[in-house]
Amino acid sequence: MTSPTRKPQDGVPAPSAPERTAPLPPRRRDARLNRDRLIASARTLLAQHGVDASLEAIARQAEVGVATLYRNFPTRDDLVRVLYDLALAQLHAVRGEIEAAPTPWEALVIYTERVAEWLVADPSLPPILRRMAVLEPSARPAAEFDGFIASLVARAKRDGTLRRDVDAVDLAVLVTMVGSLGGLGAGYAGQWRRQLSIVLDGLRAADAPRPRLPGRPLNVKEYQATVHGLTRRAARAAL
Amino acid sequence: MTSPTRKPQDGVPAPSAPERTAPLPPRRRDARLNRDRLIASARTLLAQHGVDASLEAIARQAEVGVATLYRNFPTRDDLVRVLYDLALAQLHAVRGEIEAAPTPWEALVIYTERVAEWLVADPSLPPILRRMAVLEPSARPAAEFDGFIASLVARAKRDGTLRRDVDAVDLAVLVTMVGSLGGLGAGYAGQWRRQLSIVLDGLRAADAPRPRLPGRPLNVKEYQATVHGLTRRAARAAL
DNA sequence: ATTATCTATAGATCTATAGATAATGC
DNA sequence: ATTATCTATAGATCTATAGATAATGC
Repeated sequence: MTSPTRKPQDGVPAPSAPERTAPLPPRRRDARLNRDRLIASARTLLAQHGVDASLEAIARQAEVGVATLYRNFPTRDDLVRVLYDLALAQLHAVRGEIEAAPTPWEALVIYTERVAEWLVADPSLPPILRRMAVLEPSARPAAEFDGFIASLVARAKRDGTLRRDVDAVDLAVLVTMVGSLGGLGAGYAGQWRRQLSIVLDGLRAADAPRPRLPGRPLNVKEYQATVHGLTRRAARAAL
Repeated sequence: MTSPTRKPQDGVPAPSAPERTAPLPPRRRDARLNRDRLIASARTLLAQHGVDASLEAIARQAEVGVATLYRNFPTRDDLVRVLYDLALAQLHAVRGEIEAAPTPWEALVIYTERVAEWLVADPSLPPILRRMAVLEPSARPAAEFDGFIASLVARAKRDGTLRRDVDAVDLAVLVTMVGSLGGLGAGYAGQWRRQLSIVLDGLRAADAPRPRLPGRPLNVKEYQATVHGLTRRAARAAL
């Protein structure tokens, strides 16, 4: 069961699970290209159809034979894991930014902004995260931030910028919520900064001053366009 | 085109589209039962697998032959439309409640609460609404509230309870956002009142007093359970 | 020489319908 | 008698793999 056939030099940093058969970066140029195309198509189709998206369709859109997909990702879940790991690597980069913030409150703002942005930017994430929660219950995307955020929350409460009746989990839920705007169509996705700002004002201590809201609300026509799920491009044109 | 074969007494309130061939309530007892079972199964499976859920699987779970499904809903889109209309009828009932509210602010609170609750309660709604946006771009679930809410927003700004830099569309987006918690697993869904309350505090004029947040935040263990997508039952047990 | 790709294919599942059989309401 | 259900089935699409063919790197 412990893949005794694996060659020793396969010891590439196993991203999240300890015993994962990490698909090594393929050595051949064409292989690497195909892999990238497959990943891109997978993102598109998972976003559209959820985790059950047809693997054949993914290969087709990547202009690659199905067998190539199976060679790269023997199982649907392998594909999901790889997409998860790639996304997680992106999120990881945020940590430094948070630590660089001058005040606890600003650190929390950056945390919520970056995580929300991360979610909004990739509508394939919600299905991927849901599936990963099943595959690997112990892994949670923002787990590496947990302790850190908890301490920021405590400090922000102490210095009177964060209201005292919320905690780190509320923040996590709110961020997830804002991030879900990405899945609701392009127009919604464009609104996330504004909505996050309103949420942050709800989290701020009552006597702390509010900054100006970013952006402007959609007008009814734009909202129509949004709800009707136009492409990102069309939505921008409407704006 | 105007379905001349329809009998006159079929004049059931055509829910959203004017010219819809409304599937009449079937007359035979077993037929009605089967239809209800199909609708229930459809809700479950659409929530799980999205609009592309297998029709055969829906029939199977309803313990009914596929042909029965096709008889009731000749097309997948017919099924979606019916589910949409049923959901919309539920939402419709909210109107009276909003109108009965003593102040504009309280009316807005009821509006957001009820719509969010409506969304959270039925995780099949997001896929259904997305699909309907494609099928019938002119139909929007909360369209009937538009004018009404706009006037509430204006009045609430005037009396100093709602911040002046937001508008009705912001409210709609925020509500949709909170409602999306239903699709994120049972634990999240249980948090929506609390999160909505925080959002409302962000919408309130800065000098208006804040009420106490409802509920309490999840602790880390519960949050874990939530993220791992346990059943509603298990999540409650964890609480 | 090695590594990866593609084509072809078996078996499963899905959509959609035709035709035979069963249940209901008048 | 009417209305609805079920079984069976054709054709499409999907998953997963075997085996023949092509592209790369040393």
